[in-house]
Amino acid sequence: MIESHLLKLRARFPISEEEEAAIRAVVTEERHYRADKTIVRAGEVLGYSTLLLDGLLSRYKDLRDGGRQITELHVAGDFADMHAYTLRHLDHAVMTLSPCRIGIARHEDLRALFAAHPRLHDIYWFFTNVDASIDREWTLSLGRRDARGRVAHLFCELGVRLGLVGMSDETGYDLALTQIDIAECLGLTSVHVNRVLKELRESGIVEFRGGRVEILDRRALEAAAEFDPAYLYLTGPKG
Amino acid sequence: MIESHLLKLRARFPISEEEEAAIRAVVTEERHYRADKTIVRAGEVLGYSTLLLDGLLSRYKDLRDGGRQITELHVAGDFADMHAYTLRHLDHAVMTLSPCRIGIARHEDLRALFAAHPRLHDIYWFFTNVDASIDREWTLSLGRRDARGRVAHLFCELGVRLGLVGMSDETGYDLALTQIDIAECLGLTSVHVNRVLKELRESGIVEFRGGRVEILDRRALEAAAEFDPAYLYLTGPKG
DNA sequence: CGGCCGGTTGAGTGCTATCAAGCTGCGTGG
DNA sequence: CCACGCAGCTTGATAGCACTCAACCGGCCG
Repeated sequence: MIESHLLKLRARFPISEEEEAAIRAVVTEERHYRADKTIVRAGEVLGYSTLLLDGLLSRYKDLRDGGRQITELHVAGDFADMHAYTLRHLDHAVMTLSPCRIGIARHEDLRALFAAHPRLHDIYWFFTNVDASIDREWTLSLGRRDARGRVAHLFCELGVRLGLVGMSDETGYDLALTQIDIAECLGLTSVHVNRVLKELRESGIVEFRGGRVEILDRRALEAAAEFDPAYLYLTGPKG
Repeated sequence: MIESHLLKLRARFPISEEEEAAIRAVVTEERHYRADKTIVRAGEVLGYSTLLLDGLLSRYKDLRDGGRQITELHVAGDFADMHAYTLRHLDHAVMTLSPCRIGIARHEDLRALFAAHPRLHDIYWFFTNVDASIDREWTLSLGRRDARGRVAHLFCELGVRLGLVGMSDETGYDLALTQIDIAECLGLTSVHVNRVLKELRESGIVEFRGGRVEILDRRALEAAAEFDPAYLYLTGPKG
């Protein structure tokens, strides 16, 4: 059930069988949600964190005029809101973008886990710091990359992150996003996203259609994005 | 020496005298830097984290074309890179924007601190999560606020954060930023920042001149920013 | 006194938004 | 089985916010 999560952990840290068992024991419940459902509201006091087992989740914030910004996407294996363990309530909401399977880890159980396994305490801290790093990279995109670079960068990032859990390969990956979702990630309008996708497709760089990203020219894609995966900390703190 | 930091901690959590002593013992060295000096380079392996005692620090990332994005500002009392404790090296650089006094906390000493005081382990995790929350709010600004809203929001945020350590009041605060720095925070050019500052000044909302922010009409400023300080988690996890 | 950094202002450009219309695919209900 | 409705995609025309280029100013420092 939490295989993706273990893949993600082990991409950076060795995890012993005992630790694995302890982690498995913390995820006590599985829930299923349909697409486009807000599963955590901003400000709501939380007694648990949610581990995404399958599907696509977003963190988002709204402005009064209806503007919405997605601040991070989560793929299978990610804790969407481990930071709620220390923050208690969130400054953002969490919603499904596709049908999702979600595991629940109660904070009291996490507390016991960290007390028994101090190393896991630092490891989960590490992963919230990687989330923050991803956020910084998005800040860079929104502040300094043009629309083409932002789209290209998003496709690069998701390719790597999905690859960690075995859900992408050299040719591409499935991605259950609408053009509207992409616009909300990148601080653009869906109309403009549409035009950029068209241009990337016609340039033979990348094609996004029918919920699938086909990478036609990886080198050109990464160049357009100025992509450097260092910010994903793929090698763990020792690398 | 770390009074600002203790103010910041105690704004959210009660800290016992014993904990305070343990924290003081971890900050083993004080360094002084002039303005505009990069004190941590991206990718450099770090054995310590830096506590800003006085001055203004920025985290920033560069693109090849010379574009620079500041992803967060740090004021007195902030750990600028506590996340290096788990990440070991950073995806961004850290530079001074004004002359700075900095305290050094070695990671081995932090490790011992957290082992002896598990509560502080979670508290420092909490603060890296607040940093991430600030980053999300910046992402929202860059993605969905116009230039006027971004400038107004930055001034609101810094007013609150400096207020926590006694460095701002109702009328305003000192802020050693250039218009270029502000532009690098907000994903704008300095020319456009200049025009927006002029407009805010002439509207009687806020005046930024000579390294000082004078808040002329707080209500209008917060309205322009659509500012809600909830994302700063001022009340701690219990509030 | 000269150089330089930061700030200011003007003119013109361009990237992205806005507004609008039509298309496509799919689920639903008659 | 087909009509309908709706969400998402596509494309065109127009508008505007912020950028670029450029010139000049003022203060500070060597």
